Amino acid sequence: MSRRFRGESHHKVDAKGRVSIPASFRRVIERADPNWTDGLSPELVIVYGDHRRNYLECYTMEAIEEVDAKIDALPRGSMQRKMLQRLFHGQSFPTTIDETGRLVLPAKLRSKIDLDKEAFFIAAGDTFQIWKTETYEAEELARTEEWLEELPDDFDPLEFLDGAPTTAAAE
Amino acid sequence: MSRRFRGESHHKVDAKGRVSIPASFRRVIERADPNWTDGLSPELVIVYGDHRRNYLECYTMEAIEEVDAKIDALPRGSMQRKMLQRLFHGQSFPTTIDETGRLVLPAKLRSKIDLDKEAFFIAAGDTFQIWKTETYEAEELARTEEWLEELPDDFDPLEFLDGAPTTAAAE
DNA sequence: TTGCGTCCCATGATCTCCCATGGCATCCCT
DNA sequence: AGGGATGCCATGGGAGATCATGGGACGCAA
Repeated sequence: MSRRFRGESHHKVDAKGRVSIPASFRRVIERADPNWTDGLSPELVIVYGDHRRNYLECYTMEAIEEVDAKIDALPRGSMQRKMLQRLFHGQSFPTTIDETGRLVLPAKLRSKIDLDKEAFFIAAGDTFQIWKTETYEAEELARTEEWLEELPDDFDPLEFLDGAPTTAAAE
Repeated sequence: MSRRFRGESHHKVDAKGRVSIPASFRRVIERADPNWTDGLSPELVIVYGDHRRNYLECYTMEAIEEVDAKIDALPRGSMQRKMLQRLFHGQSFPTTIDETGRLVLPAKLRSKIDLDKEAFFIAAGDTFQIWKTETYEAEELARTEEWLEELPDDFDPLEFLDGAPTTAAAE
């Protein structure tokens, strides 16, 4: 089975900040958590970023460890390292998925992306994102549309597939 | 179950210099203290450095022992060794976390970073930092903003992860 | 005796944990 | 093919634990 997330869906957020994780995402999170065995609560890390970011990015343990390793490899004291530490170590929140398949978004995270009743989940390779439904529709979809319109009418995004300056693919 | 700190938060500092440590940080500190067992007060070391540093860097026992070992490996009498000894042995303060999860910052440390009402905690790999909230926002964030502005508009700091050979690398 | 640091106790707010339900597939038995 | 039985999934609720914070009392030192 896959190590990547796939799909999108909507879920209720209750007053306590609990949200169901799409069931298929759970399988991926479990497999990508080195400490996980059947019965345990799988872990993951939510990176929320600074004020400019209005969604939550969720990393599996494997994915976040890969990021940590890259950060460790940067020179101590460099600005890059500091920035990335702030983002991935500071502006992040480690958590687990409970037995009923939910995770709890603390008040701070909810208010950061202005989440109240409904959350939108969308896969993004080896991470997935959580949006306030309205934000996603209003901002993200609009932005994509806009960008697509600048391209020729007959343009097919598939063309990108072969043009990408590939970064070392890790599997 | 991580050995790394993750997250950031604000905490009140009372007139006695007491501050709550973020609960998740406590778990890491406990685990990284070889002498700790349930019920005991976990130990840690606060490195405050010289007058140029305006925040406190907190080390777990494990982390500080690692540093000590590296210092011991340097040639006796070398300038490097002397400097590091001064910083890590001299300009540091060993302490413990009390049963309610707080640590007490002595007046000397508070005044060094000009801390009064509120402290900002931020994770940085296997250590975490304590800032005066205003200092962090005014200095650290401002510096980052400034630095980011020199980069192309559409630049994503994530590109650093792959070791982008940017020109303005080390500081 | 005026700070400063330590210890004990207290409280509201937020989290966790445990338990519960209805819906929708799937599987199997007859 | 009907009709449970089974199991996962999405969601809800309550009670107790943990967290952040505040205050009083006491001792020590300058």
